Amino acid sequence: MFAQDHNGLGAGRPLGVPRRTRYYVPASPSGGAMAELPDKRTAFMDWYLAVVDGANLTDKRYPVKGMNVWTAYGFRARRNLDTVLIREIEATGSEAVEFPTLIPATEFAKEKEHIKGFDAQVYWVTKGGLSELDVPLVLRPTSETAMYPIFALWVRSHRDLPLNVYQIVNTFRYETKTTRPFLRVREIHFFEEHTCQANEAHATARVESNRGAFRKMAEAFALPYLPIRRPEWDKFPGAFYTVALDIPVGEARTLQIGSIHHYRENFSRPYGIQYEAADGAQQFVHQTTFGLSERLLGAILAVHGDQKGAVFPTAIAPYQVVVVPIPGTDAGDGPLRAATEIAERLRRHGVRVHLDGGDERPGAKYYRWEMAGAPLRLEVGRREAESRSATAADRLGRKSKVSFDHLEHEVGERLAEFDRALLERARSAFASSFSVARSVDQLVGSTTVRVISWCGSEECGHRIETAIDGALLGTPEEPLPIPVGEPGPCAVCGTAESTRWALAGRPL
RNA sequence: GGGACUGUGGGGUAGCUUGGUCCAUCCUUCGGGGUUCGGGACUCCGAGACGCCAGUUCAAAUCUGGCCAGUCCCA
Repeated sequence: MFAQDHNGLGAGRPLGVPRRTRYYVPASPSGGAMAELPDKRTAFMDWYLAVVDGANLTDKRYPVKGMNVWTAYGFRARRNLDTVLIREIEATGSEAVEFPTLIPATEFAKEKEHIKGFDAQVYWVTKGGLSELDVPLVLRPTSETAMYPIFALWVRSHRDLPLNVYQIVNTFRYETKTTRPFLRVREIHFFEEHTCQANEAHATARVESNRGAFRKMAEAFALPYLPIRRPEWDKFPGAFYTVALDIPVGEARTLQIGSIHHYRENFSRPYGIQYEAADGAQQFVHQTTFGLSERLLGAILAVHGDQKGAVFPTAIAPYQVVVVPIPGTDAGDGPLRAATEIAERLRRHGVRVHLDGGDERPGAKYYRWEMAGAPLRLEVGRREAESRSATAADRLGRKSKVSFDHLEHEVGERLAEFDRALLERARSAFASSFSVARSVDQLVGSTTVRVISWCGSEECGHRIETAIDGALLGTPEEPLPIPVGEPGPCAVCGTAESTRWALAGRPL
């Protein structure tokens, strides 16, 4: 499994990497990397699927709809994503826990709204071996109903509060619509924080804290987004209110990449989660949740990718730096030696680096790693080996030299600069993804997410949804990326009272 | 839930209308050899498929029925 070396030079296992390149670098199972990508703008979904395939992030051939295999390369990306989530949520005082996958039907049924929202899409376990189960079990679609009976035991006194815990587990939803890798799957790699707070104000504060944590996560992903308060009819089943984290993708399409919910006492009452307050009174806790998934990975691909393939921010990139030696007949073993040296030094420095010593031609490797989204490529040929400086090419196409003498420092700078430029590019695309609609007519055929003045009534909301053939996403919780001024009268009914800006788009 | 369409090597396809010329075409992929290596190399050898079951027929990738899987549209 492990290489002595790639080319009969050197000794040992320079990077501890498998010898057979294709097991872990993005050689698409379908050979998709060779094909021209569909146009991202006009054929977004075709493009997206081709990129996922070309970068070899999952293997879609698993014989269950909506359940894909994480490849070694894709798993690295996922793990890096999780690392960011864990770092930021734990910074806000949350502890990792893990609850079981199966939930008794009796517990699942306790909160009416919640059930109604989920029972059409749960998987049931009805048999144990050969016998029918007395109480059927639900494969968790989310974990409220698994956790809350236990929270009721954990929370006794105000001294037990707040209870802030999260878990990263797989959840299951029987999707009937077309499934798509990362964006809509039936086995979801799910991050969920659940908290219990002493009162509504503390729960509201926890929602704010989650928003702060997500701001930092999104920074690591170089993802501009907008927190949006969902309308009543579109909030999470059982929630008091829902703040969704949305991004625009493609033309007028939107993607919910996360959500934060305030439950008030909606779950603590049916599940009996109460505590004795300092004054001796029994109180129900106020709860919050914060959910994210591998959709984030899909969002990163959707937002940053281009006509050459995936583009990963350095925090997520399976390999931040790829070193490509350029052999050549007259070059001897100099290039490979030099490439090995710098790869090893970067690895020791904590950089995720891959030495691509395969016997493809250098050009083929460039295309492959561009498709795979590696932020920085270091080329080492005879010239570089002799001058002890590598040619650096970042995934945005910028080339420079890095000297071996200051390798770690200069590579660090290039990576940081890459993230900055990536964020800037994403921000400018983000800003141009919104525009104001002055009337319902202006929603039709929109190529951007629409900002529209709304009175807040459900009736007007549905009129807006019909016009855009999509959803009223809700009201933004942060300033919009475009200047909009004050909202005018409701674009539907014309009332001037208590109007606010709302966003309308077509969820992917 | 209703309707339409589609299933051919690991991936993408040709062949299907009009059954035989198909032990199935081409590209890619995969294994091996040689020459190569500064932006997708070339060459030689080799491997790999008709979704499943039944039927019609001298003969089925091709026609019929059922099943399974998938895609799209409507509710």
